[in-house]
Amino acid sequence: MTPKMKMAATVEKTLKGLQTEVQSTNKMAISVDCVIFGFDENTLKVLLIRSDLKKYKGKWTLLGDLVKPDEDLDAAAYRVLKQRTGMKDVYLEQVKAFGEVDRHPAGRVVTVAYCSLINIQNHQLQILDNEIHWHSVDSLKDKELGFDHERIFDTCYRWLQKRVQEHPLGFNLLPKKFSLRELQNLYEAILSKKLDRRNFRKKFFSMDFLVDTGEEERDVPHRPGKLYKFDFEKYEKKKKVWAGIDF
Amino acid sequence: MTPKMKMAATVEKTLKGLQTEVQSTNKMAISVDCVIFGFDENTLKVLLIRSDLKKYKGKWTLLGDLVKPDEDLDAAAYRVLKQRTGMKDVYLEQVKAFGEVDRHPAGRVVTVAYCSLINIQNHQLQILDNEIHWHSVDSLKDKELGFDHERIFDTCYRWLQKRVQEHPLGFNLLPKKFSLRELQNLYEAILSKKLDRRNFRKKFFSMDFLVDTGEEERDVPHRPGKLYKFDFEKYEKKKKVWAGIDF
DNA sequence: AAATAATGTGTGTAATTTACACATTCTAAA
DNA sequence: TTTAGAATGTGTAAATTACACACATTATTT
Repeated sequence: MTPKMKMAATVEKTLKGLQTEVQSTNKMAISVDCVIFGFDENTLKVLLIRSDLKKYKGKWTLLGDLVKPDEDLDAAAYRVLKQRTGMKDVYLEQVKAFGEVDRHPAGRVVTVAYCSLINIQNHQLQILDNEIHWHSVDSLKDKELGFDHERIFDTCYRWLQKRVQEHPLGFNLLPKKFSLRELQNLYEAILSKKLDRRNFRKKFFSMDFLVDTGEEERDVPHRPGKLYKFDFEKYEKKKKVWAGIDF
Repeated sequence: MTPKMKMAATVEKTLKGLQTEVQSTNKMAISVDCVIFGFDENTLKVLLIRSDLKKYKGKWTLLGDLVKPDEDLDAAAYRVLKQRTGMKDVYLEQVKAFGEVDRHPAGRVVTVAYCSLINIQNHQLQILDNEIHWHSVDSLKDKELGFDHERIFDTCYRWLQKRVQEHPLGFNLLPKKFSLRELQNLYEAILSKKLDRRNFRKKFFSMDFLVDTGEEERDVPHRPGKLYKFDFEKYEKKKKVWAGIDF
């Protein structure tokens, strides 16, 4: 046995020891992973970072981090979001926990997936790390993500598709003022299907939380559409009436 | 530097490396808590155990346990269910993770809540621990649960109310063969509202996964109703057609 | 000035949900 | 044995909601 081999063996044993110790205390690492959606150029996008972990070197992964001992689960997700995008006060909601034993190559890590919707045009948004990039959701079909992030992403995307039909989340992806066409493009991108323009319009107006700003689109090569904004207060009132099943 | 020191340094370095990826200082306990529903005497019930923890001595709490290091999250929930009720092959689904820093008095414990639906009349069911009892869901309004289990229960109950209207889960709470009246009583108990008998019947028949067993109720003090069973195969086929958003 | 392209609006039809009543079958009591 | 009671089993009309669809308007560009 060469010294090198011996050392490797010791290292191996130490790692084993660490695992045993962790076992004895029943403690494990817990992380949050954020599926951060954005909407740009009529395309639904998701923010990914290139993994620096050996096993998944170069593969794209969700933005995540370990949860700190004195940090709420939600707070950890907010922290990741803030650190990575500079944004705060944005839509963020827990989707599901993923806890397979072997989901992480470096050891036992249970992760909690969050879904976030941000407005790409918001001036707050600044992505400092140049390993982080926007990817169109469509293009993910052809990409292999690191860890089990493909499954996590799929779960969150389907969750969003369902959720967006029951609650008005979409607005979080748009600028404060938006045209109905933009809103419809967004919904078509999320649901991945064409919608009837007239029925779409009717539906949203009947929900009665779109407010006409009096302004119109500018610099569009056609008749400009009216700009609306989402009235959160009205919505909150309605929500109570709806007896919303909401967790 | 002696070989031993060198080795130690390498071990140290390896651990550091590992820590950077999975910081051992960031580890914490993870538990599962099961909200186990049953249906008996036309009442929706939930299984609770009297806490033996000092702070919550005597208070009722959900059935839960720490997740073991070599155990999947789902497996841990199944284990709790099996150990406490003797039942296997039952409906169990993750609902949400709860991770407030101070939610557990004994230290940091992140818990993942599961919802389970079991048939109280199943012969498998055996509750050995005499600290475990069924409680009607209605009566929980007047009880103070230990930990944050009130919140967890509320979340799971609302989740169930919503879920049961989108997917046929209810059958898991009933015996294999059941009358439509029993089914309706169940739904009325879960949703906590009266339903129209004719429309209820129409709706379920139109979904086309109720099978007439040819048998009838026995020992009822009135005209006996037909007994039906739920056809899982038919349902599975339908589910695909529905393009079910299901995680 | 005309062509183009998108906005803005309304109506009829189909599908679904809701409300509602009466005859039937069994049990239990007279 | 008869009768009263109570729950099962079934159909239809009204109301609401979802869907399909067409044309006039307003701005831009040629």
